[in-house]
Amino acid sequence: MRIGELAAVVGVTTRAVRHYHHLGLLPEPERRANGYREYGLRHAVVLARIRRLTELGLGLAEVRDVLADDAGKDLVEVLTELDEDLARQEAALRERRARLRTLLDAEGGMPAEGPVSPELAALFAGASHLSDSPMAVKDREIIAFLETAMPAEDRERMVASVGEALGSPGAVARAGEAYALLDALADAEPDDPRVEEAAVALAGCIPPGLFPEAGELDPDDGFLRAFYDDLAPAQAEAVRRTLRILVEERR
Amino acid sequence: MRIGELAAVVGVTTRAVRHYHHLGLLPEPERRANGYREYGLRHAVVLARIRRLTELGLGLAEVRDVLADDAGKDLVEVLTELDEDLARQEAALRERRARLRTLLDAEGGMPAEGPVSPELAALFAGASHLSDSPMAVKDREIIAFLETAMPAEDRERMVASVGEALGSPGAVARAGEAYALLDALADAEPDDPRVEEAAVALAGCIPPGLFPEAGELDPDDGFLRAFYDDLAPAQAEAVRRTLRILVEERR
DNA sequence: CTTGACCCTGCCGCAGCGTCAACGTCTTCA
DNA sequence: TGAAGACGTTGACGCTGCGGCAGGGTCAAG
Repeated sequence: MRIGELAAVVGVTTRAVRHYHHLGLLPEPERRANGYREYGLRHAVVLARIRRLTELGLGLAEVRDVLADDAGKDLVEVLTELDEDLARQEAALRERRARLRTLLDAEGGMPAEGPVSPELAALFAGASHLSDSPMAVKDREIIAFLETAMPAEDRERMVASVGEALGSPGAVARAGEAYALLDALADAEPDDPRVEEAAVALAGCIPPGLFPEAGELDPDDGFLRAFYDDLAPAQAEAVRRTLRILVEERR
Repeated sequence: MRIGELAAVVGVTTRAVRHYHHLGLLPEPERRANGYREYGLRHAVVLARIRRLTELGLGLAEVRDVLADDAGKDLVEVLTELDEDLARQEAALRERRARLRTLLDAEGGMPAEGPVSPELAALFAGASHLSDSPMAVKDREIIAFLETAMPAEDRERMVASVGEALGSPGAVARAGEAYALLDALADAEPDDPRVEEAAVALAGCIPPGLFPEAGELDPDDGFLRAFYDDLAPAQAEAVRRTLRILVEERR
């Protein structure tokens, strides 16, 4: 057989066959006078084995190992490992599909908001009575960001807190007022008297259950500075004071 | 923020961040006088989105598309496609795991035989009374090879036929005799009178149900030549005659 | 002044081939 | 007989999503 026949018979490409030669998986056959490779059944058998193993999901290096020690003992080992690996992959896939479905279900409500975690997306989508002021939008962005940034073990509790707050008409109304006060500071100076007012209002929106780690936070932390940079000076000052209030409260 | 902080906050590596810059996924921020990149919250938000999308399984090119048209419409499309893709992957994974398990269950019996298709492995493993003569081993190799080489739609029927044959003591005995006759030809000349005898015996082992496409086979086909090369001349001649007998019978 | 922890750019490497390129060879048909 | 077209040869680059290294510069603390 020449390489094309061999490849066709086993159902791979000639390129793959040559690749296996290159990696030493498949022994190079004799050449004809013209340089063409001349294959025999032995090669077809080995090639078929390679293909079967790769179809199972083994890497070519593992295939080489298995083919090398013809004591098939290693094979069981490798296959068991592989099965565990596939199990992990399957679980991960299921996870992702679940998240995807949640996201798709909730997607209609907030196309401009971009992809948020499925849980938050559902929450925000369900609460259509939210304010649309600039600060409100930014706050949702920040919440979404915090939720990806924070350690996984705090996430669930945090999402639950947000859900609670959104479920309470009083809390939503208080938040709306705080957003309005902050929006009004867009062009103000940092020493504007309304800064303190806005800070108090904002602090009042954040119940102890939400954001309990505020107590351990340094209001001049590096990451927070990045956050302040994103706001007008007076707004940043208000948020800074809010955090100071929270730190005091929770110490 | 500098790149390390940004990366830590979102939970990626600095290398990944630079990679996203390189691909144009994440806009390059301003530089400080010393050349360091200086990030703001905007970057953290975008980076977090990128991460979320990639965790869902989108490729970086798709992420770029989604981030580009901020009409979130494309997103739903992409995600739906993605879900279908993931579904396919999940099915494929399950397939592979099933094959793997069958293979692992049947593995104890035939370590030296190497990896065969799960079904055949189970069959061969279950029939411990098979001959171990050289020709018998080669025949099992060939059956295994044919099973990978043949089109998928014939495979099931073929495996079933082999199973039937192995289940019939008479058939197994006849095969054992045929193997013995062929083994005896290892050093014979192609015009040895025993060649015809062996060919008849071998043809008798192959019932019409097994290998029905023998009728359409050209005994001097390229692939078969490779098979003959693997046998002693007299053995090859016997197999050739066997095929001729089958072709006659089934025409 | 040194040490250590950052930052910079840029390039190679990974799996498993696909896909040219630039060429030789064999068969076949007019 | 010559040209086309289907094969074969080696070699090298392309793809994904970064990791890791080389070979520097920058900055704060001891």
